[in-house]
Amino acid sequence: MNVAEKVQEALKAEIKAAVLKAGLAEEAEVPAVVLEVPKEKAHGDYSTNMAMQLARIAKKAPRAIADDIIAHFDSSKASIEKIEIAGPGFINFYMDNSYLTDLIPVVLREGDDYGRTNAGNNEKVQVEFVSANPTGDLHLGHARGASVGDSLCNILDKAGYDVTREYYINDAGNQINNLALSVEARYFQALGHDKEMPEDGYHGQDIVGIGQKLADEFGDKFVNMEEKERFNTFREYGLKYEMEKLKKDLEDFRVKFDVWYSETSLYQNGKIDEALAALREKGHIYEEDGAVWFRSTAFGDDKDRVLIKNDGSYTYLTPDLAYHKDKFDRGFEKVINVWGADHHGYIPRMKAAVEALGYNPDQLEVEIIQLVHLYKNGEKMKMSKRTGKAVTMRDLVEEVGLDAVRYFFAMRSSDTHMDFDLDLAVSESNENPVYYAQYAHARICSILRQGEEQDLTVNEQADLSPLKAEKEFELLKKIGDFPQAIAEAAEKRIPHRMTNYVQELSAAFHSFYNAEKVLDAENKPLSEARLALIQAVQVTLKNALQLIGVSAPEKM
RNA sequence: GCGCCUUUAGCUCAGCAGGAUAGAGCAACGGCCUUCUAAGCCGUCGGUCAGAGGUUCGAAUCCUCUAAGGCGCGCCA
Repeated sequence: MNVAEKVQEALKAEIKAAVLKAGLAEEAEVPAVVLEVPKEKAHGDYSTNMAMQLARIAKKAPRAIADDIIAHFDSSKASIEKIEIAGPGFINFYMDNSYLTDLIPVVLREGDDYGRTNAGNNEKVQVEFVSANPTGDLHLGHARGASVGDSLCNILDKAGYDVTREYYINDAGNQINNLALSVEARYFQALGHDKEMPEDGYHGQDIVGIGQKLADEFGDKFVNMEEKERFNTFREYGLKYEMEKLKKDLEDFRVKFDVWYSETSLYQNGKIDEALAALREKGHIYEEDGAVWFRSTAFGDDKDRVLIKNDGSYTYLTPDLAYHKDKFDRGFEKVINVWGADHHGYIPRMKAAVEALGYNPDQLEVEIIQLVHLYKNGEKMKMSKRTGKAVTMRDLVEEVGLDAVRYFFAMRSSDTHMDFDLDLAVSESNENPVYYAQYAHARICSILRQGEEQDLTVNEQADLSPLKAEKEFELLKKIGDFPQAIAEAAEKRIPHRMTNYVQELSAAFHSFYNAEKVLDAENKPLSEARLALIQAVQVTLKNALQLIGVSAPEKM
């Protein structure tokens, strides 16, 4: 707990104590003390609505209750300068903010770790995200999912959860057969043969590339190969190629997974049979029309679901269900799936499956990422899987820049439908909010560099009492908010809370920068105190940007 | 028809475990560079929080209904 948090806790405790001393309510009746930072500076540094909350219990007017609370309040317990009653019964606290400077040595000492808390109690959490089929390039929607998923993981980790990042590879089933056939067709085409693409083939440019590569490397070696053998060769080659490309693209996007979980492995090590047996044993399975069904309606689903089709093969649900069983068997307390909105209809059946297997369905959380539409020249771009005409994640990064893309996706709440105007993102890239934050960081670095030339450097022992300007306290308060902002983003699973924080901290810095000068050879004590302050800002800002996968440049 | 998401300033969006006069960026307008990076700062303009009911001392926020838009309702993945 940092100084700011300690003071808030002390304040809360004293408010509660005052309520009890005033005899306004019994211990058990006192609502949790809500402390908030008023939007208006004129309303103090902190305020509480306690008097209003007690109105019914104490059967008195809120303002009268507020008077009672203040009468029994011991200001010496928390750095209070002044207390006022305002509006319908708010109690506003004006703090003696000098205690805030104690934050600085803490931030400087903790460095990269500043912001870390144990809010998550080391809970074992698994986050599955992206999990795109290895049958084509990652597109816009995957980019959003990657950005949100990775940021969420970073945040959970910093907030004290034990996080595992996982990618589920759909390397079994029909789509991979289609991949093999698509590769085959492109290979023949590359050799000049007249070969049609399979009906559900993948038309992406990447597959054309694979065909060309095979033709270049191996010539007509495969043309006369036995069909089955050729199919298997292309299947394997295509899969390997696609997976390598996928990993590379994600790494370039600053996303790394702890586990790449293969669907095929579920077949090989009997996990699917195991899951089916478990369901059968519990009586959640029946046969009809030559197929095997899961009675998911018993767990709130709209209709029962087929697990084994009448041709003997599995539906998509079956291995996925086994995969989720395995997640819980591996000891994860919370399993979070980041899915595109086009899969939201899939949630009830997966929840049903989890429950039918004997787990608490609340342990499975699904974060739905709404769809992204790309606009160019004011027109919505058509994305067609069939023709392979889609803007890839790689294209987007090349055109807009990685930091901007990461920030842009992390900035918005996951459940807003998003229109990505490419022209705007490119042409006005300088006005993208990401530069606002990065610029603040670069400015700080610049001051630190110039300070060194003037023999003014950050001294951890520096006397911080010269810091007493309002802008300085505001900046310090923002720095102090960081751990709580992370905890909130983690608990509510809202990475975009972090970009809000980044904006607020950057704004507080820019405002300070324009109001006060850091380097002043004539006033070394003040310069040293301010250098320590801005270094604390630098550390905090860098850590915050790191959480959302955005770099903190030293120069711009 | 059913389910999920969205509707807040001209535009893009925050705010939604109820709190004071609803915020930010862009756009528009007016100021600030002989002083640490003007990719910045300060100010002005701009709102029936889609609409109607309800709960509450208090609703953008919670509940119900309506409207508009998006997505989904396969023995596809």
